Amino acid sequence: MGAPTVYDVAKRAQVSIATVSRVYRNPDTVRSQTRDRVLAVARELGYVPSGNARGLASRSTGVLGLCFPDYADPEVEDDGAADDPEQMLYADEITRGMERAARRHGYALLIAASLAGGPESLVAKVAGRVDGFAVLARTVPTEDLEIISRRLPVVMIAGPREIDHLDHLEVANADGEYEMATHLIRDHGLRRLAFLGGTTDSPDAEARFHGFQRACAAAGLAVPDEPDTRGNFTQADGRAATDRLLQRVGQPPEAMVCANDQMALGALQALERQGLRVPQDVAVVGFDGIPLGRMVRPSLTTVTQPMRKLGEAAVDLLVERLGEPNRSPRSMLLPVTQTRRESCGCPSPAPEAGLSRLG
Amino acid sequence: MGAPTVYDVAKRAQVSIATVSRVYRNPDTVRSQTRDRVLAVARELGYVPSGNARGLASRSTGVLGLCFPDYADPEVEDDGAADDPEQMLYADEITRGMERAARRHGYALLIAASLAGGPESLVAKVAGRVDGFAVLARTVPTEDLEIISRRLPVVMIAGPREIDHLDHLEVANADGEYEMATHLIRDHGLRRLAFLGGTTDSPDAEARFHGFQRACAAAGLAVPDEPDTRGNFTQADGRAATDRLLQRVGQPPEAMVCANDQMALGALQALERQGLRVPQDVAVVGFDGIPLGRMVRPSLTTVTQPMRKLGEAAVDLLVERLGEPNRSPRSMLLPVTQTRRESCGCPSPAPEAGLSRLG
DNA sequence: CTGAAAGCGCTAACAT
DNA sequence: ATGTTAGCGCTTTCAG
Repeated sequence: MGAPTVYDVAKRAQVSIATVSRVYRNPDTVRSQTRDRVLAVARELGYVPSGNARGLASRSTGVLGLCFPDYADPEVEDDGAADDPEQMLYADEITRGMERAARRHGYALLIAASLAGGPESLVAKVAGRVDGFAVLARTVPTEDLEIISRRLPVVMIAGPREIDHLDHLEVANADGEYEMATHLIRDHGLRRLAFLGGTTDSPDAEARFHGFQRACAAAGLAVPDEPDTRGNFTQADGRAATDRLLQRVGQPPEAMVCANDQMALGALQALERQGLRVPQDVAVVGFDGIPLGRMVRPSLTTVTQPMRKLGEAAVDLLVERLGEPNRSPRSMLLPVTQTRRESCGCPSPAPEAGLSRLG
Repeated sequence: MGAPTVYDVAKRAQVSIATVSRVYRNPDTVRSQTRDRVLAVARELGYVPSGNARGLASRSTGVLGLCFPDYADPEVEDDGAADDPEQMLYADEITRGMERAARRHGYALLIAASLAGGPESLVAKVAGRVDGFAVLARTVPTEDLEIISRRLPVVMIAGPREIDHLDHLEVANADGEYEMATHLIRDHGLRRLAFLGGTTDSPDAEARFHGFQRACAAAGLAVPDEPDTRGNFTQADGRAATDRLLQRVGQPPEAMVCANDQMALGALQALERQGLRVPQDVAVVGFDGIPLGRMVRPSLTTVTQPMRKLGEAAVDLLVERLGEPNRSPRSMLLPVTQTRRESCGCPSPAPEAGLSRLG
């Protein structure tokens, strides 16, 4: 009881398999009478063309891929908030942007997030099934990427230009953090700033720290060599890192600049638990612009990335390169915006959404 | 300059293609010495297994699919809010739930939204590349589904049980709307309610209307045969339908019960433009629970669907059936919740998110 | 406009 | 442990 194939349809419709194929690929090259007969038989038999066979024979799939790391905060998954749309994070927004853009270009999107187990399998899984794909930084070992990108268009999102012949997309991490830190120093008059960094293998987090350093230097403050503390980007890490920081001797900082929003949220929690008020005692700022940041109290001041646009740009680059495989590698830097809310000491912003914005 | 294949690797590593294949599928069945040699050659050559060939030969892909209609409100896409996460709609939440669940089960997710052009191609595209897939109601012609589902596990989300041998998922539309309408009537003392319906081909919208009718009946009010006006689910439709309603002779209704949130948002705009205050002059309620509903002013009272759970349940059903192909079709009804905000006349709720909820 | 035939790259028995 | 041999279902010249 295997699924019907071109052969079954061909036989039943009294034509060759080539004709069946044509009916689906170039309907116009088949006499309409023949075509109708084939189509009729096809539905009668429940024939569905095999995408795999098609891809194999034609060397193209009409599918674009996206690989991203398993960013999910475990604690977020487990509690009752699992159904809260506000939890949506970085990768989801990029997915969304890519899906939209892919659709416009007539492509479907294959999404794969790495999970415990070989990352090898992750890329292989995707790479073998798409015409090209995007990778979020730190998802795939550079070496694997190096190999695969020799065979397939790959665009690297939000990482360093690890491989120089890849198309590459990034946001203005350093400049964005520079501007944010400068805001804290100049507009709020803060001087003792602490930086809650990410892991050293994250180029984005490092770039943000560099921006922070530059701001300190520009303001004539001491320039730290290293972040005051680090975490692995989750809320839990942010809490832990903040606790560690507070336990150190000396007074708490006047401001905490966090490498991403999730850790900033964790910092908010840790500070609250220590009885410190934000922003009166300590200002807190994040980076990313996740939706949850605007819902918490105090609402989170942050540097907002154009996440959706990243996804769209990735698809655009992919499609471009598919059309022109030998074009020289292209790199784009997308701008970020400053989102000033309560946690830095700025006044609570006016309602951010209202009917006026809807139409 | 074709991509290297098993043959190239086999020749260079002095083994047969079968061995190369084994190295990737069952590494343990190959002597480690041989394996290392093959792997070395593979990376040297830049070999990446073809997912298509694999799928063809093994009849399984490790990919699950999702088809949904192109719900996007055009006006939402076009304006500057394109990067606003609050715009996220129904299908996106389901996507998210499916992606998460698929990942847990070791599957990747293929997403395809219909676009102008043959829906035929949409299903074919997905169906031929996945081990099973989910379809949002009204995305794919029933006839096509009927055919495809004979060959592949399909779960239908949020539609009627159009095809009785399909696994099927829906939410408590009628009960949810019944409860909402009853709230308006009993708790707010409203009596002249108008229903802004969807298109007649949407079973969800119709079910909601039935729930509305039941509430009217239960309260001893006149029971309408038909929605007072209808729209095609977008904000623009909601505005237009509301304008039409208001232009009709007679006084405006005391409440507008809308078949979905987007139209309710449109209704809010139309009422505002007519100088009517919500909820003082007219109460407005929606259905779905899209994020934007909580950001608008007045915030939207609505019946919230467990969208993410729908996605997860879809994957679970798919995986179950993949494991047990002949299991009898299963149908699940997911509960909805009442979300009372300002637009029905309830007091503005306490801040919905705070640190307390985060850990 | 239609048919014949040669693959596309891999997996899966079945041998050895 | 490894090799041989068939396909998997379709696209694609090349003929006719």
